[in-house]
Formats: sequence, structure tokens, C-alpha cells
Amino acid sequence: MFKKVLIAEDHESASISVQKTLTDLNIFHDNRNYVFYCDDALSRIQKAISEGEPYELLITDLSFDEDSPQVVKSGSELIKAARNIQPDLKVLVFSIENRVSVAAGLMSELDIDAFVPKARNDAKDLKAAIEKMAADRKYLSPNLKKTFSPEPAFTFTDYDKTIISMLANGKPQKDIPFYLQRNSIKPSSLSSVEKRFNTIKTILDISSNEQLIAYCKDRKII
Amino acid sequence: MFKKVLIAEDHESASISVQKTLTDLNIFHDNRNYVFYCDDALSRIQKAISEGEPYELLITDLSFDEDSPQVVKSGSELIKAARNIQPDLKVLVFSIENRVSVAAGLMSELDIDAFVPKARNDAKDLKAAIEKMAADRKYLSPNLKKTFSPEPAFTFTDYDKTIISMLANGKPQKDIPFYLQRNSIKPSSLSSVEKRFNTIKTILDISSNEQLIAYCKDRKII
DNA sequence: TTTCCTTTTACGGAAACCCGTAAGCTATTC
DNA sequence: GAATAGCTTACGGGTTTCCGTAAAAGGAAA
Repeated sequence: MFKKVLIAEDHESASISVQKTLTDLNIFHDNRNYVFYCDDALSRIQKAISEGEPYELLITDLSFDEDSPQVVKSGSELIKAARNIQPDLKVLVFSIENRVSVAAGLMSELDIDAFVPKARNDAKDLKAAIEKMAADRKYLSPNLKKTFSPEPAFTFTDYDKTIISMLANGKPQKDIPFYLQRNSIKPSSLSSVEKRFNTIKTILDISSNEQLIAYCKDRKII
Repeated sequence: MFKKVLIAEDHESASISVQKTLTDLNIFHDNRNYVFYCDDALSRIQKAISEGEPYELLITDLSFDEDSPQVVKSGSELIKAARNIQPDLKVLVFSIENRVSVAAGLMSELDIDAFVPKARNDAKDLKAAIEKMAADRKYLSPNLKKTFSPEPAFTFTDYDKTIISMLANGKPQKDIPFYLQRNSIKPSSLSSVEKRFNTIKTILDISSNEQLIAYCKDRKII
């Protein structure tokens, strides 16, 4: 079982629960092993390494309230930075995010070891995850939502997100080409933009740009 | 100080933290005084009344994951139902919602006694709230966000939400009059709908319908 | 009923969007 | 270099939206 664990979680109440879970698992845990900011988490990890007693596990949230300026602003940035200075650090993500697509994405892209959503049985879920990780296994929570009903096989490209965001920001479609050229983004003609919107809407069975914005906002795509 | 408190919270970890807070405040709290579903909360309250030992305080979340069919589906419904059978019950809302406008709305409309957002210092915040309530005072957390930057003095009417939702669902603007007439909603001409959209967008300094949808989705208006 | 005011509806032209077709461009292959 | 395929752009006309103006309908008071 783990001996040295760091908790990065900005919600005090959530942090307390995680600490209690560690206690229940007989993992020694003192007051200095939890932080409320990503920057603090990173410096703790760095310090632990230089003291020759590196952390074995990082439990982190994904989104952190930005009430004071931070270098590292999100859980995923923290994970990247931490892995950069300590590649063997195990990582458990504990977040309100409950879409299996997001969790699986973190598994494959950031190679996290476990994902537990803050949901009905999250405390038990946490324990199961930690035990699994202690046995060197990955853990993807069974409490994750199968995202939206029939998940359409479509992933938005950066280009898509760019032009959709422009629409959502009130830019008229006909002006989008100008801004694309300005930033030298490849297909920049109005015709291309129109075609792309049309393709997206056809695939997703969406009939208007307004509905597309609603769709993207609901799924936090933009 | 309170002696009998009920916790309605679907997140196990959050519930654990609230329980710990009550313990820290020397409020006697046993295993049977927390529930994960609103329906259970209501029946507990009812039972406590009939046993002659009613609860003094209800601590509840606002949104509950609907993983099983429930009669009472949200915190606000629970509060209404609870107050219906026990008008003197004190209520503290503990939610991820952090907009002061929402909290103030609950204060005035449901006459809740305290609102604490799940945020950085929520555990300390909870303690402060409970102590304040024990002294028969109301408590509006200082950690609430002043909502969006300059809060525009504009509130969406039901009519507004109806027509905006139609747009967001992909209905073309020109077809909206038909559906309004069908449900006998008052101004139903295309001209009226156009004018209303124009008024809303002018007031909010929004230039397109797409941006309006984004605005409403961001603020959870629709 | 008449008058006045507000709300709702009708209308029309300009602008924007939608969508199909065709032309142009680029890169790979022969 | 020529040919082909795939991507990008240009163009055009039908539809929808935008927005101003004016007519019609409702409501309250005289």
C-alpha cells in the first residue's frame, strides 16, 4: 500500500473526505500532505524528490477555482508538470467530471492510473481505486456516465472548435474567413467554412447553427 | 446548538465531510441522519415529526443525480416539500452553485436560512453558517461569486426562455409562430418574435442568435 | 362610442445564410 | 511533364433572417 500521498483539491470538504479515506485505508497521512493550489502541489512534489522521499501517489481534482493567480491552473496541467519531474508518480483524478469519454481520454493521453467521479458512492469508489492502484493496476470507475445517449462517432477538430467559438462569440459567419486568414489557418474561404458547418451539422443531425452552439455548450466542447 | 440534523447529499464524500463538520461542532450525529436521495430525506422528516422528535436543521444539496426514479428530484423541491410539513425547519443549502444571484434567490423565494457553496474554504464556511443559524441568524456565504462581471439588469421572461429554447433545439425562427399559436402563447407573430429577439440582443449587447444561445447556456438560463 | 395609447401584426427590402455546381490548386504517381 | 485525386475556392440563386415602417387590434378612460 502507498505510504506517501499528496492531495491537490481546492474544495476543503472534498479534501477532508479524501484524507479520511486514506486514514481508513491505514495510509499514514499528516497535515502537510494536502494542498489547495496546483502550484503548491508541484513544489511539494519537487521538494519531496529533492529530500529523497518522493510521493508515490497524487490525488488531484481537474478544475481549480482561480481566486489567485497561478502558474499551473488545472489538474491536467499539474499532471503533465508532475510527470515531467517524476515520471513514475501514480495519479488518481477525482473530479466532478463524470463522462467516460473524458476519463478514458485522460487515461490514454496523460496515462493516469485511476479516475473516480464525485458521485453517489465516491468514497467507496476512491478506496477501490487506491487498492487497485496499490496492486499496480489501472482503475476506471464504474460510476461514469456513458456520456450522452447515443454517442455519435464524431470528434471536433481544433479547426471546428475555432470556427464554432467565433459563431458563439457573435461573429457573423461571413466574417470568419477574415479572422482565419489573419491567423493563417488553412481552409479560410467562406465556402470552406460553410461546407464544414454543413458537414458537422449533417453528421450530428443538427439543423441550425443555434442548435450547434447549444450542442457544444451542453457537452463543454467550447 | 442544534441537536438533530438531517443531511441530504448524494455525493458520499461531501456527505462525509458535512458529518465530520457536525462532529467537530459537537453536534450528536449518528449513521441514520444522512440520506442520498430526496425522497428518503422527506420520509425521514415526516417520520421524525410523527415520533415527536422533529429535525431542527436540514442540510441539503441542490442537484441530485437521477440514477433511480424519485418523486422529489431536486434540493429546491425538497425544501418546499419539507417546509410544507414542517414550516419551522431550518434549511442550509450546500451546493456547487456559487452565484450570489441564485443564493439570494433561494433566500427570498424559499426562505432558506443559509447558503454555502462548495468551494475553497467550504468546511470552515459550513461551521460559520451553522453557528450563525444556531443563533437564529441567516447566513449568506462570503465566498459566493458576484456572478458574471457586470450583471446586466435583465431577467428573461418565460416567453423569452420559450422562444430561445426553440432556437436552441434547432427550430427555425420562421417556424416559431406556428408552435406559439399551437400552445396559445400570446404574441405569436413572426414579427413579434423577431422584435423580441432584437430587444433582448440589444439590451445584452449581443449580435447574433448564436451568441445569444451561448450566453444563455453559460448562465444556465436554458 | 370616441379617443388615445400600447401591443401586436403585416409588409418589404437589404443583408446574411444555405447549398449545389464548377473551377482552381496541390500533391502524388506514373 | 502529364494525369489523377483530393482539397480549396469562387460563384449564383433560393431561402431565411434582420430591421424599419406602417397598419391593425386591443384596452382604458372620457
